[in-house]
Amino acid sequence: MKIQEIARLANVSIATVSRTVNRVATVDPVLARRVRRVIEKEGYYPNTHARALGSGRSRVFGLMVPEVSTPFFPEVIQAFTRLGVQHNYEILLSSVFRDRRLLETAARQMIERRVDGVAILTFGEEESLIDIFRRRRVPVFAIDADCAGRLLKSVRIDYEPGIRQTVQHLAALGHKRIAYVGGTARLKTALMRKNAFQACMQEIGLTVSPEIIMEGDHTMEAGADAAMALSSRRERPTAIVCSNDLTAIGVIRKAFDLSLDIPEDLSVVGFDDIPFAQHVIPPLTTVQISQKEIADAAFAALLNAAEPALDGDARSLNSIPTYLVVRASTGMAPDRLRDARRSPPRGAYGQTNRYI
Amino acid sequence: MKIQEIARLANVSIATVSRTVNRVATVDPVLARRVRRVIEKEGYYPNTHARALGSGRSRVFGLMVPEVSTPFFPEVIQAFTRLGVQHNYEILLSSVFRDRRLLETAARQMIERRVDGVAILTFGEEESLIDIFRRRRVPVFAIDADCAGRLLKSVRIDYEPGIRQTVQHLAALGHKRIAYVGGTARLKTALMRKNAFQACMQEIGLTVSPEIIMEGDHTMEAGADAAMALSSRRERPTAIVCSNDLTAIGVIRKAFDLSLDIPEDLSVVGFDDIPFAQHVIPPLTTVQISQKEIADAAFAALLNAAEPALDGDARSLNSIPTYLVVRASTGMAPDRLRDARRSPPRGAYGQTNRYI
DNA sequence: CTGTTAGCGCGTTCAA
DNA sequence: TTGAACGCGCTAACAG
Repeated sequence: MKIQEIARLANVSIATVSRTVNRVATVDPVLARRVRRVIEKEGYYPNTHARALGSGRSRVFGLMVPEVSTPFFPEVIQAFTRLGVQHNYEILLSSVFRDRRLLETAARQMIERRVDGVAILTFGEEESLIDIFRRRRVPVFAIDADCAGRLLKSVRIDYEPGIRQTVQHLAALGHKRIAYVGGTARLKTALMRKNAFQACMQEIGLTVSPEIIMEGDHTMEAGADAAMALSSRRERPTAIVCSNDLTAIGVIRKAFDLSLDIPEDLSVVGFDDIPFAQHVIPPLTTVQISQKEIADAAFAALLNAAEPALDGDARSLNSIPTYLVVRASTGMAPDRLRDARRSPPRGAYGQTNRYI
Repeated sequence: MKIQEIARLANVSIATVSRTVNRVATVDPVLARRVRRVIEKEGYYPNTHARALGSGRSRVFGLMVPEVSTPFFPEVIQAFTRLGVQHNYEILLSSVFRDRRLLETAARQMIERRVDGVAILTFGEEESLIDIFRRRRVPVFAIDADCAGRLLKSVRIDYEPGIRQTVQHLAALGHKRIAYVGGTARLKTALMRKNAFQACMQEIGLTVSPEIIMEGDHTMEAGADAAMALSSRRERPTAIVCSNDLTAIGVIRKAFDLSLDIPEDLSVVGFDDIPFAQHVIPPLTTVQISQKEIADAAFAALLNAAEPALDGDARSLNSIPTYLVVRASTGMAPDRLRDARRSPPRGAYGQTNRYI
């Protein structure tokens, strides 16, 4: 079933059918209705490839993530895809990670598909990709990209608010020795989180001894290892801030093995707020980055690039904030707790999240 | 940069360029090398849409899942996509769930893109979708589909082995009162799991009182609710088998709140083996369905339909088995435990999984 | 083995 | 407002 048949059956030209399908306003309503009738009746599905070829626009956006199965990314994909449906764009998904060859294959795929834009959310290795696309004049969206031009849109993620809230939340609970378990220093975002942590500690006059700043790799194993190491420090920290949730969960698990009670003996804070964070025992206090806001920003940027007519580059925010979500893995520092009348009943975790 | 330019620069016809790109064997190696040189130098990326239009094949497979952010599906997507890369297919992803309109939009998108096949992994609402695609002669893969024809490939998931292992594992540990928390009866797969459970219990002469067969909805909340309800039964069950992992995790959490020790007071078994299952405290004993095997089966079926030449429909298995993975959420029944010399040390969970 | 040519199905001029 | 005709970039016959 092609456009020709519809035209013949509706007694109009293919141009009219095309206009009807594309909702061009200047089509005679009577003809339009007749055409739509036939389309409905015959079950006509316009061929996307022919459309793309004729119009020069594919109505496909690329989305590159490091791994679809790492928590956090599925949410982004979901939100991004949903926006795609709303605006009639398809999403070409690629998961690229570390492997330079796969990475280029993915980029090639996007370009051969003539995507109208690409969102690169790989958090760390986008540099070389951006170049490839720039050469082909494909609009790109990337997190925390250094420069921005007509073809490269970006937003900063503002780690400080969430981390400041974290540090001050812990300080208010009486914690002084606060450890930090970061990600690998190769990752720009991991570095930014760590710097923000150190800055926020200094702001309120807390010192951060280097011996309780650990470098992990954002896995649960790394969290467990770090917890083990930290537990044998002369002056054991009373709180551990982690640069992602998996690390924090690893810390919690190891603490359990070491018979440390959380939060009575040790407070733990994560980062990302993956869906599982609220179901860990105890529910994890963590810094939230809205996956939805990231997806929104990315999609809006690409849409703007693809259809500049719409609203002339307006309403593009340029930084995404972070927030602390207080759950049950943080509590008063042990010494302060001893002074308190009695400890809160175990297992009485509230269902709702508190934001400060 | 189009094929014409490459042809001109390499001093050959566009047909030769096309053949070179498509690795047709009969091209003079000298010419081929010359062409490849130019392609490389000019950075030529063949236009996928034009290719699809000319050849009548899109090299795109559709993949429909209920929700990308539910654990289990990301793994399937990952595996499926990886196979796509290997065989030079792109994946058009759609998450469809409950909403009839979105569902049809998704199907329309697939058809308009002229996908060479669709894998429908929605576990429950594929019926109407299958029809739409059959009409358009699009090959479809679906789990547990009733009939199969040339256009509809399918595999059964064999729930019984895993559930039989579960039941016998628990029986061997001395459990007699074994409860079951299933999913909604609307879901065919949930029903199949429940039936398998009841059959396997009867096999070994254990009775299943209806009052400890609960119906949930595959969420953590449902698990918690069921655990609460079961804990107040006159004769409390000593083990709970759940029809998915989230439910099991909900049970565990509620048990924690109720100060029930797992596995000393209560054994819990899940289903699916989502990645998080091994990181729950205690690590969850669960029935595993290999996400990879599902993805493999789906992809192989679609590939066979799209390129029948390859190996003539061979090596297509028609059932995917399930296995019990024993971790730390199951243990001896309480009465038997009392007889034992001493309980195993808390927190000494092994890192490796045991399969029976 | 190579080149010529006719579509693939639709968007988009340009006249009418 | 409508229609005829051309072109998008490539594949696939077929002829050489």
